[in-house]
Amino acid sequence: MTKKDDFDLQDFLPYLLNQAAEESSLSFQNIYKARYGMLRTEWRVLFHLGIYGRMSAKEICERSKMHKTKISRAVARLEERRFLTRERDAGDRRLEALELTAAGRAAYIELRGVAMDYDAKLAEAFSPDDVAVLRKLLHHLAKL
Amino acid sequence: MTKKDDFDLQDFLPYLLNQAAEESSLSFQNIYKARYGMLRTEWRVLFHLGIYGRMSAKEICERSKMHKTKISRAVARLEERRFLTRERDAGDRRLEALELTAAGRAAYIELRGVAMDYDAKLAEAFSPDDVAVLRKLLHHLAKL
DNA sequence: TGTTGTTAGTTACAAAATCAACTGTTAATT
DNA sequence: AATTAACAGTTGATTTTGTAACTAACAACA
Repeated sequence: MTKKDDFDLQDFLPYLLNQAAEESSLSFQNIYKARYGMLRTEWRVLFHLGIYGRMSAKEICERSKMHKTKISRAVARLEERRFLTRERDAGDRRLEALELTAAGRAAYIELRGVAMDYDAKLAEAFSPDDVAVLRKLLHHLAKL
Repeated sequence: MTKKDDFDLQDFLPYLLNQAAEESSLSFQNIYKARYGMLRTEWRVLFHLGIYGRMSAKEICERSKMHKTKISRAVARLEERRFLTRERDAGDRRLEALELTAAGRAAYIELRGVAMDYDAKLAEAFSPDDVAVLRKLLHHLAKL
């Protein structure tokens, strides 16, 4: 199609990043949705606990940069599904230590496998050097 | 923090892309929100019409990959604000040709300027070669 | 101790996204 | 022509998110 204007939306980084992010998230999303009925916030919490182990909602909040209300709700849903347990911190009773149950851990392990395969498949589509550049720049952008 | 697990969330491409996309969208979002009270869907529609000129909602849908209900509502809001007009297509009366008004065009021009500056600022943080690789791979990912 | 400020997490309400069902129009098939 | 299917776009119900106000616990300091 002929453009009336020389600005290219497809090269505007925030737009392009969003398109790439949505597209690349899609098939992984289909899996955790179909398999466990999870939302994005939920798998993220699950992964944080799976990777780093027992931690509080506050810590997940800082690491993931998600808003605390999102985390609060994701934790509530994961608890309902018996994927995690909460334990009040004895030292500071405002804090709750969150920890995956066996079921939560099993779900994490399965989804981690899916994620690793998927990531490898994505990376395969490019040269290793390019992927390294991509990861480097994305890290940088994510920390702006 | 010590990891209990060797999977790295920060290197999982869909996660990393989302983080980078959210972060990089943030300050641009603040501008169109504060300046025009627009949502993301709305500036996208505005930009499609600004760049490509008169077109139907269907065409915006295909180009942007946004769901048609989002576009329908964004168009309705932009029309309320007198940023665009609709005209029934004489040949196929299901279609509506959308076109920016002078006010819509002015808003687009201003936001385009902001976008270009912002994009240049982001790109400046990296080497030109790296940016080229980034754009290339993002294009590829966006079209998966 | 009492007051004030801060923090972790929840909840209530409003805004927005999603999904399915709907209207009106065109195209295809018989 | 009549029927059926497909399509552009809208609307309504439900789900999810965002914002702000809230509770309960701790900290600092007079």
